[in-house]
Amino acid sequence: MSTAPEPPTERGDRWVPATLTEVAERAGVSRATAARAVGGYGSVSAPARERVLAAAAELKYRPNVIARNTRTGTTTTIGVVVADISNPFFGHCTRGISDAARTGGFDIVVVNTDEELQSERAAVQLLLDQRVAGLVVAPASRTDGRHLVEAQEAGVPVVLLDRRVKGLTADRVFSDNYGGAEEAMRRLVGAGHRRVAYVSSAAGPQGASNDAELDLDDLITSAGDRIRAYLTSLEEVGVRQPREYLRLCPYGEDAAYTATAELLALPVPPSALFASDSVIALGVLRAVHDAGLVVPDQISVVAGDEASWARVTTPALSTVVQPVYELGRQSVRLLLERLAEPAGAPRDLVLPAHFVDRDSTGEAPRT
Amino acid sequence: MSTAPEPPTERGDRWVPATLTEVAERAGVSRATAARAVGGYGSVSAPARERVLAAAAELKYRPNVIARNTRTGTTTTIGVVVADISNPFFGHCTRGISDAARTGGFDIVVVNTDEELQSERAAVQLLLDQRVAGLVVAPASRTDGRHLVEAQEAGVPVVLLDRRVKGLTADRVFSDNYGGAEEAMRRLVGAGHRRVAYVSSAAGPQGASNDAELDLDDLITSAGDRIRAYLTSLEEVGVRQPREYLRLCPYGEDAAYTATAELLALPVPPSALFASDSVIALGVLRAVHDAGLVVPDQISVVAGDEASWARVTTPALSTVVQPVYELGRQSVRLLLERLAEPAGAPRDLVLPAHFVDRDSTGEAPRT
DNA sequence: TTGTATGCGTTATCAT
DNA sequence: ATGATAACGCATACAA
Repeated sequence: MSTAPEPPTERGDRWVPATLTEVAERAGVSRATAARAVGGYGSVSAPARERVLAAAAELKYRPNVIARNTRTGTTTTIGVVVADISNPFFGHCTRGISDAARTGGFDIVVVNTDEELQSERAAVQLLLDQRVAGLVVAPASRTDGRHLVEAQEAGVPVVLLDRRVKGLTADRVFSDNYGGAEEAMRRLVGAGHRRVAYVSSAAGPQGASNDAELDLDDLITSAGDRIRAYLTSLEEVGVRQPREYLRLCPYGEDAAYTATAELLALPVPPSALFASDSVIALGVLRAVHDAGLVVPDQISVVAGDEASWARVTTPALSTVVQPVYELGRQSVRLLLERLAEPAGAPRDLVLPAHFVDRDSTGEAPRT
Repeated sequence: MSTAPEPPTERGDRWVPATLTEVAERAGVSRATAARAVGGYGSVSAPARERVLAAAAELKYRPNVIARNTRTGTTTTIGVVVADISNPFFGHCTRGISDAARTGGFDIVVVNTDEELQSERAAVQLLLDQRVAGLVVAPASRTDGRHLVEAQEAGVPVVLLDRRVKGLTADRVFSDNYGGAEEAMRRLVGAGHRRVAYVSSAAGPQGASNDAELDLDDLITSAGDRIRAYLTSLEEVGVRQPREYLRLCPYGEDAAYTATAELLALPVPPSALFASDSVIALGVLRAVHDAGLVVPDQISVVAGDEASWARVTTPALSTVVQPVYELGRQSVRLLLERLAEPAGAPRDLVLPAHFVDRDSTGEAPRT
């Protein structure tokens, strides 16, 4: 029998990595010493450490993470709660989250809520059951954050991504949606537009009441910030009924199409269209096209969020650009810092957003 | 003191849910009985069960998932390994995976590889360390799947998504990329195109050698299937050097732009462009636009995968459409079935893909 | 039907 | 510096 690497234990027909106990035995030390050696903590004599490390390598030792978790009561997993991972905005956010998490030695479990509070509550509960180390959440509700408060009380820090929640004190990271939208509106208004319509999906899956009695205080999401900038900009130039052309519709391209079609069929249709995000913009552009309108001569179009395809439409779509990937990265940075320092005042991180004027914005028609 | 629900134990400043032991004590039964009652297995007398359930409710008992995992040696987590979650293709796949997983009581941890084998290997190792129940992988390498074989040997089933790997026997789900691309080529060839260029990112992050000596056998990915359909279609109509206009470039829009620009600058430029996927298409379209070419009069363009924005370009982009979301869903279905029945022959699931002819395809110029 | 006892693999405490 | 041992919370074989 040679000293060739012994194969890790084989049990049943599965290949189970060697345990710390086996490493310790092979190295001729106790489990405690072996643990210290592989864990790199406490004090271990050089020769002992070497023997342990050698044994570990020979046995292809891999620490059993779930056993470790049992013992420590937590994991190195970050829960990510978003509306829809297939939405490019969240796709890029998540990529940022993932990259930052990995750098910090964490991995991520992703859950979609479809903007439904019920779904989000269940998701958060499941994640807490799994003992995630922390949560990055783009909450579905602006008014109900009890489940998130519970997470915090369970010692699981929460970082709010892109959105805010009433009555929840937590670290937050979002971009300057107000400023970005304001820039876009400035361009539109400067070009003479007064009848500017706004199509937004801010209202959740079921849509919101469309009447003018909409509670502005409820609009504390990023989409709400954009809407506020929109309304304020209009008011500043003396538009009497700024909400006249404001349309809130369910999430999705088709709903945006319908809303836009209705807008364009109005007796006095808008001369410019503001799509709250890139998915909405898809519906808006299709409706404009189907109405036979040419952009920007007959109607101007802008979007409140960048789209990968903004430069391949004809004309190229003017949009607000925000650092979406960075939004994700920073949210994890904040989370990890909070993990390291649970106390301390919560922080808001506001990333810049700017309007990029491409070719879909033109002068308002004289009519 | 009333009989009001007792608050779960408070330790330190964290709110830790009650343990099974506490539930058992409160119900006046042993841990084993309590476990059977809350777990819904074994046999428990009705009154005992009721007392346990009541106690559990009062204490807001939540099973400690990680302790359970330690005991059972596995988790209810599925590892998802893709190149880039911010790529719409993987975004939609992942959404399908997530939905199907949740339905089956699993959650997902997502890892990006950026098409790098090293990264994928590390990811798989980490996931195995976490004791994921199974893996859904869109592998970066077509030739090296050792790490995936190791996963299988560890008893962790692997489902290959959208791509295949040499020497790996596993369940696979992909769409009929060959058929879809063939339909697209039929349209192009039928319209008289012979100088059809193909721009693909099949080659991984660093790009591949572009010379004609490209090993076709290595092209066993979905992108490879499309390329094969492309080459075959050209050969069938007597094109002598079908590879003349084939361009493999690194992943990304910019690389596609460059490749296309070069193609268009050729002494005898192509009359049609086949973009392997939607990200590539972005670069292709921009290059076409910058070259001042009008689609489809001067040049035709098709994409091998659907894009959300295909209908908002002018003209609307003709693409192959495949059920991407369903790809994800089915991969999990296969995985769960494999989990239930580890033995049994591996299965291939091929979903249909079809060419949707929109407005970017026209007759080949006479010249 | 119920309870006792033990194991899972790790981390951590406390003597030695 | 090291080893024996407890503890984490749950699952389960086996005895009662």
